[in-house]
Amino acid sequence: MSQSPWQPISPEKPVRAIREPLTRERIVDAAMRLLVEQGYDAVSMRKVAQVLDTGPASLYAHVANKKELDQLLVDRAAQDMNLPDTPDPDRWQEQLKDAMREMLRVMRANPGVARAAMGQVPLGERALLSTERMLGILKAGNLPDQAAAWAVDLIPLFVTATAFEETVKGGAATWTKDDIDGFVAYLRGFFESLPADRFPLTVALAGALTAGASSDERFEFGITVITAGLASLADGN
Amino acid sequence: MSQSPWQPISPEKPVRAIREPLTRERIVDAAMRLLVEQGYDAVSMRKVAQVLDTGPASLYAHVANKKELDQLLVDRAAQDMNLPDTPDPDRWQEQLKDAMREMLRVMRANPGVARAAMGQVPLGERALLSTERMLGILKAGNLPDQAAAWAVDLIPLFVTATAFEETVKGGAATWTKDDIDGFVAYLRGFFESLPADRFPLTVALAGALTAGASSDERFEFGITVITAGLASLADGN
DNA sequence: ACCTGAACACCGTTCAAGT
DNA sequence: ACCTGAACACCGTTCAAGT
Repeated sequence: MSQSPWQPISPEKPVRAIREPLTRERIVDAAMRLLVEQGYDAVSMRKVAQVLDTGPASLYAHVANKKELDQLLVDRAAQDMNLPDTPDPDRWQEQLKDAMREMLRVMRANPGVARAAMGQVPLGERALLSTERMLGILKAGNLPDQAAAWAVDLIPLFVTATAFEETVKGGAATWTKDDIDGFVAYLRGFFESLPADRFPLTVALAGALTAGASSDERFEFGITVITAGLASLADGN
Repeated sequence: MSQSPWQPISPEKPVRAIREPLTRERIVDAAMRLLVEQGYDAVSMRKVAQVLDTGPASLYAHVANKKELDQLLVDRAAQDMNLPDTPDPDRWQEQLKDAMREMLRVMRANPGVARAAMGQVPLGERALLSTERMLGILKAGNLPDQAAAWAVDLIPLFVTATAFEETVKGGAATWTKDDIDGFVAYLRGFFESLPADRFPLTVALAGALTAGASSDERFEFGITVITAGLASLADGN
């Protein structure tokens, strides 16, 4: 069944036009681009497939389902996280706070990752490395094993929820500082206008309740509370 | 243009069969039933409409959109929350912990509410009352105004994220204790099998990392850390 | 082995038309 | 004023058929 010998070599195949084969990596690349540029809701199997110039069904040869794709995206983002690998017992609290700030920074740089991370145990290699580093800091702080273990659950929970809230409020579009200020002013007015007999504290604290929305003060408050709370659990305290 | 007098009174109108008019309340009732029985993903405008024996478009006369319906659901759940209205300076920390336990209880009793609550400012009347009560406890603990205000942001963030994680892991179906134990055993084995040179702490703490999944120990840890952290910010501390 | 088209069973929202 | 059917522009996933 060999071909006839005078069959001409096919001339100048349009090599560049041949489709690169799909791979897990190309799929995650495309999904990540969508995630960063258009937010979590833009990452659908269909849109990812479209970016790769194919149909949604083709993705399922490389990725089990949407949830697995979400996990891959979270792990891809974890790659960018730069956590200290030399814990210092003398300044573990500052290191822990820096680690939380770094987590938030990465989640902000990749809007949508927070939503993808919510409610999944991060088992990717990069994510596990972050956990390992965090455990190092906590053990440097003399936390008991069990406290350190639960803390590496609590900390990402807090940071992820913070980042998720931010992106939900923004949606895909990004609010300008003026938009936020406008909303804050509205909210403050709303609190102040509540019946003072039933909501005395809400009315009195209207200013405080709406403060720090456009800065990191709220987040800083959170990491201060958590760090102080953890420190109170350290051995020999 | 009056009707002719001998027009007979329409005999025995099938009164019971006349459709009750749609109202906000009926819509929320139906949505709440779906939410509790089938989880957050079952609450679609279409399914709610179907339960009410109409089409999805009919709902939009009473509810602005899906997001507003979510807010209404959260407020309906807040109704069930029983928070102390007489703050006691001597045991404010215990009251605060009880309040968090109560919040989690209600969210567990209404699976899906946590997902609906994520990332929205709770502005319903019932939800605002919970905030007011929480502020009362925190002020009884001598927290500065700003700390109390940010704390009533941090606390629901933590409780909601905890409840959300639980329901995500379960999905609509509920895991049995055996299912959880099986998953925990798998996870523990996974951590123990990691390369000990790169993940020494993760391997060593595999047991601690997977402990307390089927009980409230993790949540109790979280409320202990947050309460202790807040206490450290109290005036005259 | 990998990829594809087409289908299945869904979404939220809008709008002209009816009562 | 309220409700409706039908449409628009989407989802995730499956599966038989192709290469």
